[in-house]
Amino acid sequence: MGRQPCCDKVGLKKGPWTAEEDQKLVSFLLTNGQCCWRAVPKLAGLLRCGKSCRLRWTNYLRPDLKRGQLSEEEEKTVIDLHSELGNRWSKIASHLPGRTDNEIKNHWNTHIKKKLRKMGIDPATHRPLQPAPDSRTSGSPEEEKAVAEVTPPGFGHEAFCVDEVSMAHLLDDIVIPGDVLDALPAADGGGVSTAYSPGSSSSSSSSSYTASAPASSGGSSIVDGEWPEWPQMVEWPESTWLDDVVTGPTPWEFEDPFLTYQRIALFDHHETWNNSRAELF
DNA sequence: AAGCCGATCAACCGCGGAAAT
DNA sequence: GATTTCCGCGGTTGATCGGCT
Repeated sequence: MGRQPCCDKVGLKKGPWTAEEDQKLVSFLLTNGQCCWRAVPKLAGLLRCGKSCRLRWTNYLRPDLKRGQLSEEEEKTVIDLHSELGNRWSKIASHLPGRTDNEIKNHWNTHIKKKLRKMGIDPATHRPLQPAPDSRTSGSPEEEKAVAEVTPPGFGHEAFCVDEVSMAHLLDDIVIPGDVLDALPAADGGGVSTAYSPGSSSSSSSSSYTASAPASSGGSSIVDGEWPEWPQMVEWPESTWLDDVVTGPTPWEFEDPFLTYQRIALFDHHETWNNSRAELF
């Protein structure tokens, strides 16, 4: 024997709430407070499921709700929290007084996602969109399609073209093999820290994303769409990738075009990134 | 004016964990 | 401990609206 069902589900009204229903629910809850949602519709004289009442109250009728568009500050908070928490909308909403999880989720899906994609950032991972939506992406077909929509033609690894590097490749995402890292002159390499090596991870929030190693690993060089096994990943401190990026000529040679591509993205597009970031926030 | 299409958002659905019996 | 329901959450749907042709 368990609990009683929350409602009969027979003869219950569905769909948009009327002003009269809203008024009944509000006056009941303001008079009696929130207690047991199962009892609310009956006591308030509503032909609604308790669940529906709870949703209507928490998402629309609660007096402490803010209405209207999210401010830029709120939007920034949502993006930051989403990068840490993922799609845990209620947790995100708990950091934004007066905002509901539903509201934030809708805003994310309709506004922020687009903004980030426009900036070349994958909204699901907060990483730069992958240059080639082939074996290097593990997203759904829909996600891949979305990536393809914002990926310029010839942007893939095979059709590498430095002129078309977008600001998709942000500096916290540069992946550098250990041997290349070792070749970095000490002066130029200042500020670069090793944040990831296979089997270990740092505790910073962003590292959970930088630590996502290439899906397939094997040899030490790229073979027909396969990722090599990267010995190390490098995390660039925020101060470095926002303000102190080195813009001089690269002191090392690149044999792999994708690495070259990443390097060029690093050195040539830092300013674009800063501009886009300034536009967004 | 009518039809189409994309954007927006309120509301519903289904699931999982917690709690009651 | 097993069963059943509640509650909260995230994903999805569908009604509505505005812009465009």
